[in-house]
Amino acid sequence: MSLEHAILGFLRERPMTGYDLKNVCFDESASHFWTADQSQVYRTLDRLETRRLVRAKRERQTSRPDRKIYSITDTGGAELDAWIARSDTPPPLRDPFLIRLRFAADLPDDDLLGLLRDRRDALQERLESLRVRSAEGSAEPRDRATLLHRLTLDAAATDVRAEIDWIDDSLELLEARIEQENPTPPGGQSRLFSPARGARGSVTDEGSAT
Amino acid sequence: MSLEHAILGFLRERPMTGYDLKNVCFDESASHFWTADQSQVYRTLDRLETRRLVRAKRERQTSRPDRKIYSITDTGGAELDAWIARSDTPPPLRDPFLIRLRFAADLPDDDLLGLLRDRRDALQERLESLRVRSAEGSAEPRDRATLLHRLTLDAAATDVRAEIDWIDDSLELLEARIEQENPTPPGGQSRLFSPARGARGSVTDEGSAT
DNA sequence: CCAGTATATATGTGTTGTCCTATACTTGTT
DNA sequence: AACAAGTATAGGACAACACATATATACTGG
Repeated sequence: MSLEHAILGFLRERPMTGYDLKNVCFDESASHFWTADQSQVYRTLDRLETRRLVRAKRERQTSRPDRKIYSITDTGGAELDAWIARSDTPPPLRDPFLIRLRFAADLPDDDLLGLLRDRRDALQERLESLRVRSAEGSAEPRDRATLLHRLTLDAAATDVRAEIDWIDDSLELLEARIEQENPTPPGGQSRLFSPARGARGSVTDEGSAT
Repeated sequence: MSLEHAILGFLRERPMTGYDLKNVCFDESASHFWTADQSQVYRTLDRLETRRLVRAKRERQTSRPDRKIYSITDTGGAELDAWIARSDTPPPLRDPFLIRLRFAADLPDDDLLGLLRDRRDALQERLESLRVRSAEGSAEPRDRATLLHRLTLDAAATDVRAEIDWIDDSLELLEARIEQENPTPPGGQSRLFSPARGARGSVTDEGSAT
């Protein structure tokens, strides 16, 4: 299981509580390549502990609930190393958006274009936040760990950028086709498709993950 | 749920059995953006039927088990249309490979490079099969459904290509850094890292798919 | 003063997805 | 004749993930 190994990885960098794993590691540092629910983190830690891959030191606290500081064991480290060295097949692309698109033939033109533009906007935002986080790191990472961390950020950014480019191409294709299907009246009312940008607010959803 | 709507989408194109949904639709046509297990397909069909979104016509067969030919209902169609028009946030990137990479600092150089090259090879293969499927379609799709289908293929291909490019960049960075960490002995054994590169590197893009 | 946020862990429950097995007959292969 | 593969559906078991709630306290802002 991937989450197990991600946790082992973080714990090898430094011992930590489940709380920190969730709020610091997964929410801030790893969110661009793996996300995890709080309950899932704690349950996974339990499982790792019974399997002796991690060890917990209970720390008494008067004012707050006791903290359990987890650290990785030798067995855990060995398991992690073995897992890391393993090649596996890349996960298949799995995106509800593509299902929508695949079956959107009967959707009104504006809705279809809106769908694509909404997605592009969302991706643009995501790219921006990746850029910010990427800029936070040093320009020239000195240790290998930092470089690898940077590379995962690059992977995410590359991915998002590619999707944006694909959407732009798709929009062009669709706009051209729509125009040719119902040709523009001579008057110049051609703006049916291109201009609506700012006006449309069909952002059905807009939950910020986590 | 996405699978439900993918099934509704396929059933709207034509009534079908669960068997065909799995073996024709998901395995052959939709595998590049959504995959589904056989048991999952049948169970989902059951659920859709009890919710009256699809309807089954049982067809007696003497020699084989009865077929159940599912078709979409009006309610199902309405539900599908509503779902398609809904914008949602793009799914977060979720890739075990990036976990590996993130924590691979202590991996021996060769293993690390091997990991990246294995992944690139796997992606290359995937890209090839996408190209083949893309070439099967007509060059100039006439109806919108075909165009949209094509676009989903493009999305998958774009995605894979972007990942390959990212890996190539990463390999270059890592190779340079490794070289500088343990400088090449004067004898000229420097080919440890460079050689595989030129052999295949440029097959990566070359977009003459259609 | 009350609400909200942060610290910290835990559990219940439901959904989605994977793997495996069972059934049953036909056709093609070695 | 034996065995695999194709047609066709079904269900058990389980892993992974998501959503919600519970507990307990301290601090901060309106």
